Amino acid sequence: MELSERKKKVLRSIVDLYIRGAEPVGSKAVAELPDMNYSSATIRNEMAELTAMGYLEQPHTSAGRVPSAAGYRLYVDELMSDYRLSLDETRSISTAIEEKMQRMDKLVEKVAKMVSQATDLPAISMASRQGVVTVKRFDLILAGQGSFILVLLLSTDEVVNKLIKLPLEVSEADLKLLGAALNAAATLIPAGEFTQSLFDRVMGAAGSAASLAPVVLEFTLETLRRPGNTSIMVTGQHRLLDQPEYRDVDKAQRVLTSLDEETLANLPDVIRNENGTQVLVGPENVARELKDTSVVVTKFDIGDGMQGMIGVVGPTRMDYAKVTARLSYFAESLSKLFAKPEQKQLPESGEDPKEA
Amino acid sequence: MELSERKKKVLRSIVDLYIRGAEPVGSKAVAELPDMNYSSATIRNEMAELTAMGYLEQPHTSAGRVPSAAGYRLYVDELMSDYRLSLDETRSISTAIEEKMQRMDKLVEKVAKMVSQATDLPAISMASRQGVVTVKRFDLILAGQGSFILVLLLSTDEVVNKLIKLPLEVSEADLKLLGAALNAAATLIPAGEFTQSLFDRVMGAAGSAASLAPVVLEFTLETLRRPGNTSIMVTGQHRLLDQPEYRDVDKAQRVLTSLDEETLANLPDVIRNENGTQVLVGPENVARELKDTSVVVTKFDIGDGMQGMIGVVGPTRMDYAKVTARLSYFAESLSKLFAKPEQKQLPESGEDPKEA
DNA sequence: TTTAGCACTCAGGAGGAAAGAGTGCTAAGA
DNA sequence: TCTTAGCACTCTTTCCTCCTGAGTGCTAAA
Repeated sequence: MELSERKKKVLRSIVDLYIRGAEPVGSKAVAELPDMNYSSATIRNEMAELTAMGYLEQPHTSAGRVPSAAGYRLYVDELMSDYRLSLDETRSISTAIEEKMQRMDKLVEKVAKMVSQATDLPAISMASRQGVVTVKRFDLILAGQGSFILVLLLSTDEVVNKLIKLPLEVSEADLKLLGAALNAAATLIPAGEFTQSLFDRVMGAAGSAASLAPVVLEFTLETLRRPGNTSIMVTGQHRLLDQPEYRDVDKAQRVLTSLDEETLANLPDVIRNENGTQVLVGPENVARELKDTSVVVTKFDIGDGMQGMIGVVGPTRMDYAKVTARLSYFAESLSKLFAKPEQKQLPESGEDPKEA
Repeated sequence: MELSERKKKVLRSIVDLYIRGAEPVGSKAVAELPDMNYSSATIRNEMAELTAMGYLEQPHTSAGRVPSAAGYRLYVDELMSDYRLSLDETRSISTAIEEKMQRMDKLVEKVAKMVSQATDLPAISMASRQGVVTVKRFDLILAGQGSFILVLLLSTDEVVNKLIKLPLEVSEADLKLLGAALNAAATLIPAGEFTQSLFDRVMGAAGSAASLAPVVLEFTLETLRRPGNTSIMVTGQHRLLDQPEYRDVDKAQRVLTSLDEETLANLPDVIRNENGTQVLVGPENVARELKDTSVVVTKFDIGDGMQGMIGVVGPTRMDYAKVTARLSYFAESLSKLFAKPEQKQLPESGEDPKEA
C-alpha cells in the first residue's frame, strides 16, 4: 500500500528529528517544523496511522514516536534527501586518501581510521581477494649463511616475501635451479591443484636443491589459500560511546564485543553483490547482537581481483544521509585511485556545498 | 618508615579484597578472613593508621577503605604474592604462541589478541626496531610491462618489498645495473647518511637505469626512517567495559579514546629500560586520561635489533598478581620462541598449579 | 477534512524517611 | 600495653510517594 504524500512527509520529519535529537518525537515538535502546515492534532492522527502501519513505535503511552525498523527502511530507500558533501568535506577526504598507502593491510587500517573519523562512528574496513589466486612468478634471493628470500608475485599483483632459514648451506646455483623448476611447474596453478605429483615434479627438476622445495611449496600453498579476506580492521570503537543510545554500557558492550569477534567474517555474505552503498537496518543485520544497530557498507574495486569494503556501525538512528554520502565518496575516490594509480584522480564533487 | 608486619598483612588483605570485589573494604570483611586473628576493632585501628600514612583512602566517612596509588605501589613492589599459572593456563598460552606467526605486524596483532583474551583486559602490543637500521642487500626483479619488484633485506633481517610501476619499459639489464649500483653505494648506510651525493653516485653508476634510482632510493629512505615502532596494536577494548569502574561511560570513553589515539606512542619513553614486567599505577601513567587506570607492560626480545612489548590496560584495582604472571609468561615464551626459531621451546612452568 | 479542547496515561524528578554499612572512640579485659 | 566489645555517629543508598509535564486519543465544532 502506498503512503500518502503527507504521511511520507510526516514520517520523514520524524526520522529527521529523531536522528538529530535522539529522543522520541511528539506531534507538537513535528507540527512546529517550518514547512508543516498542519496542526498538531492532524499530525497526531497521521502518527497514529503510521504507528498502526508499523512504521513508528511508541516506547510508552505518553512518549513521542520513534521510527521502527520498517520506518528506517522506508526512510533509507525512499524518503531521505541527498546529502551533499561540502567542499571542505570532499577536500579533506581527498587529501587523506592521496597520502600514499603502501601495503594492503596498511591501507585497510588507514582507510578504517579515516572513515571512522569522517563519520564519528566505529568503522570497518576490509580487503579481500576475489576469485582464484595464482603465483605469477617465483624468485629466490640468496641472503647469506643458510638463508634465502622467497618472493612471490601473485596474480593480484601483490608481492609476498619470506625469509627462509635452513640449517644447510645454500648455493646460488641451487637457488637458480629451484627457481627455474618452480617457475616452470608451479606458476599459474591455483591452490586446489597443488598435488603430490606437482611436488614431485618440482623436486625432480630442482636437482641438488630438491630438499628446499617442500618448504617453498608449503609456504606458497599457504599464501594462496590464505582466507579470502586478507585483512579486516575495526577502529574508532570509542566513538560509539558518543552516541546517546550507548550510554547504556551493556548495550555498548554487546556491540563492541561483536565487532571485536569474528562476527564480521560473515559480513560479506550478507552484502548484496551489486556495488553501491547498502544499509542494513537493525534486525536485518549480521549478528543478533547488532539488532539495535545499523551497518552501512560500501564496496569498492581495488582492481586485479581484489575487492575492498568499508562500512560504519552505529545506532539505528544514525544520520543515514550523511553517512551514506561520505562512505560513497570514499569508495568512489578509492576506486578511482586504484583504477589509475599513476595519475591520482579524485571524483569531482561538492561544487554546490550545502546540507540537506 | 617500615610498616609493621601486621600493617602489611592488613594492607595486602585490603588490596586483595578490593581487587576481587571492586568495592571499598570494611574492617569487618578483613577481620573475617581465615588467617586474620584479630578483631575488627584492631583492624580498624590499623586501617586508621594506614590511612594517615597515605596507603589507604576513604571515599567518604562511612565507606570502607580503598587503596591509594601509594598503596598499590607498595602492594605491587612488596606485598603481592606470586601468582602461579595453572597447568591449563600455561598450556593454552603455549599452544597459542606456537601457531606460527608470519609477519611482524601479524605477530603484533595476534599477540595482542592473545594477551587480551588471557587477561580479560584491553591489550597493547608493539614491536619496534632498536637502534639504527640499514639495508643489507637490494634486489630488483623484473615483473613485466614497466614494473619491477624492489626487495630490501634489512639489517634486522626483515624483508620489505614493493612493486614499482613506471611508465617506461624496464629491461633486465637496466635492473642489473641499478642493483649493482645500489648494492655498491647504499648498503649498510643508515638513513641519516642518505645525502645528495649518495643519490648522485648511484645515479651515475646506474647508467641507462639512472631514472629509476630516485624512486628506489626514496622508498628505501622511507623504509629506514619508518618510525621505530613499526607496529602497534590495541585490542579487546570491549573488555574494559566488563570492569565495574568503567560502567561509567564517560570514564570508559576517556580511556578508550586515549588508547585509540597516538597517546601510546609515548609509552616507550615511560618504560624503564630494564627488561621485566613493569606496573604503572594510575597517576604515574603516560597520559592524563589514564590517571585512574593502570598499565602493566613487559618487554621481550625478538632478536636482530627488534624489541617487542606487550601490556594491558585496566582499572587500578586490577589483579596485578595474575596479570603480571600471565604477561611475564607470554614475554618469556615469545623471547624463547625467537631465540631459537627452529626448536620452539617454551618455558617450563605451572608444575604446581594453584592460585595465590 | 481539519482543528481545538480535554481527560487520561505514564516516565521521570524531587523530597524524605529508613536501612545499612562502616567508622572512631571509650572503657573494660588479658 | 595491647586487644576487643560496645556504642553513638555519619553518611550513602534504597525505597517510597507525590507531583509535574509531555504526549496521547477522542470528541465535537468549524
